[in-house]
Amino acid sequence: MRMLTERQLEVLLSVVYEFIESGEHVGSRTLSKRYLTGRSAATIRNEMADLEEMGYLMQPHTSAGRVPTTRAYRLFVDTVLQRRRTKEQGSRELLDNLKAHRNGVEGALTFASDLLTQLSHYVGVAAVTQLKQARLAKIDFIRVDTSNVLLLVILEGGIVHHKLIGMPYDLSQDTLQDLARRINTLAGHEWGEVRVVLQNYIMGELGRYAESCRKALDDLDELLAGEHTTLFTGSLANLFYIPDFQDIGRFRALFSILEQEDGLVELLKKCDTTDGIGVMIGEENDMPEMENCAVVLSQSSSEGQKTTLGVIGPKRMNYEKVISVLDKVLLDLIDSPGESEGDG
Amino acid sequence: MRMLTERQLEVLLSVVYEFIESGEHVGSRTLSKRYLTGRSAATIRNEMADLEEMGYLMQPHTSAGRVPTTRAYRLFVDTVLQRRRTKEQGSRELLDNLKAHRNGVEGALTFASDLLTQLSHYVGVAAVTQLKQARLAKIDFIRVDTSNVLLLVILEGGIVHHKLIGMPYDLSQDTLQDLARRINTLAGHEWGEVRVVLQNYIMGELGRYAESCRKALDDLDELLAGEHTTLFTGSLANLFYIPDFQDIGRFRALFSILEQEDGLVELLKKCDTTDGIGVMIGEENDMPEMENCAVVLSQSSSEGQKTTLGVIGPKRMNYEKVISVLDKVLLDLIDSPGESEGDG
DNA sequence: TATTAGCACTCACGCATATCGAGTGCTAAG
DNA sequence: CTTAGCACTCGATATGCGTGAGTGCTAATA
Repeated sequence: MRMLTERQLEVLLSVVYEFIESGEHVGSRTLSKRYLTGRSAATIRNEMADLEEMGYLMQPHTSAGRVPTTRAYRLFVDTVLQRRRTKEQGSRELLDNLKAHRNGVEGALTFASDLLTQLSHYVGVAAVTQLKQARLAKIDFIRVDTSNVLLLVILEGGIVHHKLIGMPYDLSQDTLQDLARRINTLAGHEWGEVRVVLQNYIMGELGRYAESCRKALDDLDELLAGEHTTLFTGSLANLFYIPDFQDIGRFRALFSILEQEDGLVELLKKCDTTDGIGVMIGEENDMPEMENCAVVLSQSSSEGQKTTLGVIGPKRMNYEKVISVLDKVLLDLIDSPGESEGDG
Repeated sequence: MRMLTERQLEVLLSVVYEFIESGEHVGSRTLSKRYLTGRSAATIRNEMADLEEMGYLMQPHTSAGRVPTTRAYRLFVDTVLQRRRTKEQGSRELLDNLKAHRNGVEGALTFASDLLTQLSHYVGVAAVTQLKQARLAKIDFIRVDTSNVLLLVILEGGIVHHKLIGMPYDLSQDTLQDLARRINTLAGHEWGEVRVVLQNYIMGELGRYAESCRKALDDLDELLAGEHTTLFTGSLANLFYIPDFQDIGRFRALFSILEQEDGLVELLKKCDTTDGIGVMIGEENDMPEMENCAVVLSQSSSEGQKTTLGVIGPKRMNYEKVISVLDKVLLDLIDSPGESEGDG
């Protein structure tokens, strides 16, 4: 791949910038007048033709201005991120702090996704995935009625799961408490270990309850074994005002992803941003529904769980703003344990 | 208001029926050929003119066919419901059964709203509001870490609330357990009573913890005192395929209601269907956002809680189908405690 | 008196045509 | 290498026209 000249880069970034602003294909004249005042339209036209050949620009139709391709966005974003990197502080792993604040993880993440939504004017998302190494903090079984037991699991880090499970036998609260006590001695260990010990216990001592307990065990497994992700999505209302999604077809495509948790979780899984902030543009996340969208993400994993904060919006997104908003929210969550309120 | 003649009624219902089918304004010729084969178009035209004058029909523009007004839908629906009433069994209060099934109320309601969505091709909703007389089944406090306690409330009927509350002091699990034990002796009583006893206890004996306990009490109050509604909404994906909502503006209006729980709860609150199934059409629920929509609801309250099942769709909705679907789902939920799967 | 056939009229919709303007590629001069 | 100039393209917008479904009204009919 041939390298871009300084001026080509200048032209290219200008096109992207202008297109993000206006949403309309940008022509050589505009660039000449607004960004590269030194050069004439004709000169820029030549550059643009080259850039098109190189796959950075495209024309919606002959005799239209140019529009950036995904590759152009990529370059643009990388440049932006590059600039940022110098003044970036190591704000990542501090993210862990947020656990304790605002009614636990759930509260903090709801807050974060809402804040991101408001500030970015796109859609904010926040999630925790508990990893294989999730450690048990506490477990409890609470007898609700003759045939139902509420299973309560608290993980280190403060994630709470609860699930009502049907029991074929009526187990007394004492039996349940005993079971819980046994498990709780293993607090602090990974679920994998806990599971083994538990299984032995059930097989050995719990005799006739074995069957019902296995049910509970399975339910626990479902909650803990896989990479279970808890997800919070901000309001989608902003999407209605974005010109790119006025077309009901495009809207539907995005919506189908955003509405169902599975799709979104899968999407987030695709971007593993080991460094601070990652961006996925259009087809890069290879979901066809997302071809007109971009995702800006920040992830941070501490032992046992991975936290994700991000913004989903149109490909033609104000990346600079979103990235800085994301930074801001990260800092905000860390600095203020109290109830700070985000403004627009 | 003058009474409608037999034939006027016939014409009117035909217009509504045809319009629900086709979505296009219906003309006299169509009616003459398809529904009232005995009469000529001219005759029907005269009737239609009268019906328009009476406020049952309207023309989108001169030289267009007629379109039903809300009043026409109302008449249509009432007629449909009337017909139904004869063959209706008292399926309402049986609804209570659903509590025990499918992972408790939450599970059952998620299931119900999904089922309604799939079967109706509109949007299914399901909700429980716990009334003032909600009775406490069990309460628990679980120490999560030095400054956080998980508050767990189970109501009679199986609704589970949990909330993490921050505590200024580090309370031992024993202290918490003691508190829980005290409260649990009052299981089966209404929250109002429980609250009073509890307050005295705190003031009297719990001395230095008073402040932190008040916090817990307040949180409990928030969960229990008001008419708290737990709501489940099915997928909105179907809305994209409804011609009435192709216009992004209308879509947005409906969406703004459906997305935020508060709006939806308020909407459901407006329809108090003491008898089996109720319908609210267009402006009848006086939310301007809902002017193009209709809501079909079935409510049933047993002691302590009120269960709502319903479908939200366009005003030009297939009421007959939706009403029968709602019936079907009600029956389905009651008959099969197991894991029946709904088909399309 | 109620019904219907006939007729003139309206108006949304689809289609073709014309105009405009922003933008391009190419060429030749600076 | 840059740029002015020019012919050309093509989407967007406006205009005009024909068509058809629909109406209201009137007069003839049962």
